[in-house]
Amino acid sequence: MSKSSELPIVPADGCCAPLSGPPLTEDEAAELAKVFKALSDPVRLRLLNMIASVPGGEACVCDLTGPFELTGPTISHHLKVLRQAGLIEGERRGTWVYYRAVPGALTRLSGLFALPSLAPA
Amino acid sequence: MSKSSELPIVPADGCCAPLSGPPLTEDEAAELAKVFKALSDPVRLRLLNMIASVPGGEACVCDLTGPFELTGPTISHHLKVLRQAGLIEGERRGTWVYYRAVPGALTRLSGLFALPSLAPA
DNA sequence: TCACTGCCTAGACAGATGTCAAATTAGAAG
DNA sequence: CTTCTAATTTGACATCTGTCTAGGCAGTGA
Repeated sequence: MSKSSELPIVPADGCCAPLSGPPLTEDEAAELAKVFKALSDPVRLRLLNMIASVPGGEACVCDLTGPFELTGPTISHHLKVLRQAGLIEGERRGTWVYYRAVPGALTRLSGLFALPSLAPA
Repeated sequence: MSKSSELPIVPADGCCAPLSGPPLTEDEAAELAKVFKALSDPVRLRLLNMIASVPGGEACVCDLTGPFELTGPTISHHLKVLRQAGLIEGERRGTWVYYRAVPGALTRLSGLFALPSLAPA
């Protein structure tokens, strides 16, 4: 779980070049697109929402499968996509696997939609 | 252009149920997913970025085709997707068609990524 | 009217994506 | 060791998506 090959993604450190701001390079656009692609499925959005809104900050996979009329493998697939996008991370404890949101990932995305007129050049 | 059938999308007025906040309904998730799907392509991200960052706020399609190694119809297709997602709107003036970003759409998305700990309940 | 240009639509096609059933791995408990 | 449960991986399948070529519509200007 959480192999080192799953991290790239979210604009990275510097981040915060808003969409309305300076021109996006081809590479930046490609990387950003991966994150939005991960968010472009209703099931994944609800999964992320469930994980991010759980009181303790952690959700067990066993609790994430029930609310959907989908098989286990399908949920597992969606969780993997979110994980590979750097939006969530998972940890196995005993029999169960728990996921939590990567806080930096969400806040970084927030900056993308700022308007140039509201942000000091 | 800009037929009335192209608007739905972005969470709408109330908006601002952050991803980390209250549970997303199935319908909300589906509608949000459409917007993210529109943003999930590198070409569309760069198109939106180009349109949103142009000084006058408007970009001519004729200026959007050059930077890509893609045919006109393909650019046209991507612009249509962005338009149907409510992110941009287009207007024909004489020979040329101009697109501009829908400002409310971008700012609305910004609120989705707020963290619960940072937002007053 | 005719020709030319800018943009869009229609149709086709390869490749990506969401889903499931079956098989596999990891840990818990007899 | 064996068995049971939780979660993932694999492989297959139908559908969706990005791209192109060909063709159509709108506006300009001779």
